[in-house]
Amino acid sequence: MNAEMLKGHLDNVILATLERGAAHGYAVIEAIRRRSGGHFDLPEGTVYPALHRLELAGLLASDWVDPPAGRRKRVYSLTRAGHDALGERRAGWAEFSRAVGAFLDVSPA
Amino acid sequence: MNAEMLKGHLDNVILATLERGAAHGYAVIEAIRRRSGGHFDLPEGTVYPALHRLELAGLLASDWVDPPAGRRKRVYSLTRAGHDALGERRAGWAEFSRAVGAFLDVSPA
DNA sequence: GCTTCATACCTAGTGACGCTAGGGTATAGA
DNA sequence: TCTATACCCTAGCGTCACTAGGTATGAAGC
Repeated sequence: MNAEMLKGHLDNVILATLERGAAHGYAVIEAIRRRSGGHFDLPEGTVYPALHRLELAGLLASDWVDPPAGRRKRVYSLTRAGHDALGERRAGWAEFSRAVGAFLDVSPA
Repeated sequence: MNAEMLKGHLDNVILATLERGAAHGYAVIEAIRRRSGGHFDLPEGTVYPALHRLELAGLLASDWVDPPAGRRKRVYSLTRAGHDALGERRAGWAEFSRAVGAFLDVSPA
């Protein structure tokens, strides 16, 4: 159910996930899967490039963390611009979903 | 507000438009613009290929109509498979929009 | 010790698809 | 004649989710 549907909305999902607190890539994937009840089971090849893209766009910042045990982790957090962007995207999504819902005559859940 | 957002959802919008009755390509574009209150102002280069794609997939059928005045028009209508597909896509959209809305904490309109 | 699995990161290439930019035909009005 | 509107089409581009492959660490099972 991911696939083409998510196009253009993945960034929103990632930003919203990181709004709840910084996390490294692998944890983001798990958080999305858990929080969506399994609806969004995203492969790493989807999420990692998206994180890089968002960082390049200035919406995320990353820090390498070297834990006492285990691999190094790259922890991402929302920047100020990321917070702002998320706000706009929230509004955009509301507008978009209302418009599409109207076409499909789907009474919003 | 079209752009990347619509990816994967354009077909739904077109199918839902044609559910209300057969129409030719140009009329589909206008119907979508009107019915969305201007939100979806789709260029021809978006809609025509989509119509062809949907016909190729068996969800639409087309007939050339030669009116007494004016150009020939290619009129599209939903096939049986198109109706069925629209039903499934409606359910898929409801599920998807609920999931994304939950992430964004957007109380559904 | 060795294998396997889970955790954690990465990227080159593919395919789908909306869009840009262009081209063509017909009718009506300035 | 020129422009505007209605109507159709397509080649190529850019974006982006995904596939498929790679690397590295540590814990658990045999």
